[in-house]
Amino acid sequence: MNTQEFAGRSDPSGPVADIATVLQALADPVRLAMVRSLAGSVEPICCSSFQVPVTKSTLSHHFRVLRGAGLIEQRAEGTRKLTTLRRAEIDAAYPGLVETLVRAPLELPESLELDEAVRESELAAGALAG
Amino acid sequence: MNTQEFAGRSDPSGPVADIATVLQALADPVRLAMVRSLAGSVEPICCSSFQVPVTKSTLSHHFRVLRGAGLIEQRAEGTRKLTTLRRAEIDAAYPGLVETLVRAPLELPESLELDEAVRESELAAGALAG
DNA sequence: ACAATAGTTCGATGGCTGTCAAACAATGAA
DNA sequence: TTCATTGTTTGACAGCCATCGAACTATTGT
Repeated sequence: MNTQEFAGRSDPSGPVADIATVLQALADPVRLAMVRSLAGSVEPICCSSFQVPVTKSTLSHHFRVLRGAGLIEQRAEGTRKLTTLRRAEIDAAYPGLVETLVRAPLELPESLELDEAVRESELAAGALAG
Repeated sequence: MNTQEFAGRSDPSGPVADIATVLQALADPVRLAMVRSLAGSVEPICCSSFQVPVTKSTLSHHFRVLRGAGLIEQRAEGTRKLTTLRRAEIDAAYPGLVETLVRAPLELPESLELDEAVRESELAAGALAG
């Protein structure tokens, strides 16, 4: 469970990790916000569209952790890298988990706000769910 | 989210904490095993019956974190302290979460098995005694 | 009263990890 | 080619936190 050194896997096509690894990946506020944002939009999200208050290197680190837990997939498109939540695989491994994360009211610790598009999609998802 | 210093609350009668705090509380392998064990038995569990490979002070620390997240309740009975999972409250706040934790197959990092640890220690004790 | 049991609290500590800046790699545009 | 954009990697660092031992409190039993 070392997120600093190469955490197990770089290929995201494998299975979702064990529950302990998944929980640890979700335990960070920034990563939780990223996952919630990914779950809110069906379209893959570009890396730089995450409006989290961290540098790109830190963001890359968080992506690696999420990838290592088998929670996301990334596909290069030009210089960009589109990220998608592996919703089907996660739901198959841990039914209802993503749903719980999305539905949970979340107070952001450090104005961990996302951009307006993401917020709108979250609102849309909430409207659909509600 | 500081688990070292006094983490918010000592009274466990309040609501379950926000999802970020809950996830961080569950992210530790020892605490996850404790919660899974608590979820497995309807009866409250005595503190010393957790066969996790940590000292009692560390165990006390983990109980405080779980209490701070609103996941457990503790009630003194003589010198003992019985611990119960706040299953109803957790289910109300995050439906299906405990179910996910219980159902998830868990590989233990350091033979962190509860019932098996008991069996193994008994076997070891028997082997030593016999 | 005395000892034993059950937990808590307090310091200290080592390892983990989230964070950043800088350097690097890859791709697309001028 | 040259520059701009995007993201990764590396090294360093600070803070958090799981862990322990020791001292302490509280309750029960002898």
